[in-house]
Amino acid sequence: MRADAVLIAGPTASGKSAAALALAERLDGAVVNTDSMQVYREARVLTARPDAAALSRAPHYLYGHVSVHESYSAARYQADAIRTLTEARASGRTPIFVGGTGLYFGVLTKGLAEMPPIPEAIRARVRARHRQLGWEAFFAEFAARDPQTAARLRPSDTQRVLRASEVFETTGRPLSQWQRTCGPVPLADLKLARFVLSPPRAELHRRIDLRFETMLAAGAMDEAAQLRDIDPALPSAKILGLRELRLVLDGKSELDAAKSAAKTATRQYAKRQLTWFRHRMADWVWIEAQDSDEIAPRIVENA
RNA sequence: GCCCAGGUAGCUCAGUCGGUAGAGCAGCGGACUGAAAAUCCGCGUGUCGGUGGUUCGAUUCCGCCCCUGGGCA
Repeated sequence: MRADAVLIAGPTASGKSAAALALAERLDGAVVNTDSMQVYREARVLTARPDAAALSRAPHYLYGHVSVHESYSAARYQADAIRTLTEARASGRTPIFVGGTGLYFGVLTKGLAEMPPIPEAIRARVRARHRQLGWEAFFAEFAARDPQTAARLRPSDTQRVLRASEVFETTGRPLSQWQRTCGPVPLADLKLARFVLSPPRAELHRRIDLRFETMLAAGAMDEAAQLRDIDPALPSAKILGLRELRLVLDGKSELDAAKSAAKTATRQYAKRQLTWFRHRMADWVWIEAQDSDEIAPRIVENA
């Protein structure tokens, strides 16, 4: 094992957590979350966060350290990752970054533009304006103010248009200009061993279905009930399966319908993840194996 | 057994007054630098139940058969 850090990416339900844990035990490593939803404390079951048994087997970082009522972000992840990396390395453990959020892996290996945070007031104002005008008129207004960034965006891409607009309103400079800058790269100058887990598609679908059933058996419905008061605008409200289970709790959907809707949403998410990985992680080591006993040794031999 | 309705994409269905067919969902492909489990873009994948007949040509019209649902017995 020569790498300073191991990175394991994979679509949801590909078995990455188990693989990371097995690897951490062999290497005396520390598992570091690279998933945007497993950071939320009150959503352990629905985000498939490692349970107490797993946590006792190896140190874990950045899991459940944020409340669902806060809004986490790539920028916060960057700061958290830098701090964690220092801590893990000081303890002599090899950090094993594992998760499914492509953007966060990008933050680790390529950094993020350096720009000021958006004040909540501006954010709220921009969003209210967007609701008021509708996306087409909002985009037209934005494009008049920041044509440079607008040229790279689709009017219907609400999330990016809002972000670009917030940045322009806050800083008076186009987002596209900010994006030419680059802040600290957490994993710069480290020897990395990088892996993408990718079970065959049919197998992945089977695992996704099975895992949602497991979540239900583990109390996903109760958890959804606890999470009822989440502000729907917060990122944590987008946890897969949450919306579907809430419909059941509200008597607006049958359990069977909710199950299949949640599974479908999860398959679609896995597909988007794979698209990212295929194109942005083409030079990582791809592992098509399916269970952790098979995966961990392959990672060790390649790291 | 008889009567009626239906059998078209993986699913739910539309359609073709005869020129081999199209929607939604699913699925597949793609983009993506600060809420990314988000957001957005693209792509029909088909023995039109089977078999004969009429026709230059049948998924479409006719006969028979099979299957499904409802009704009558």
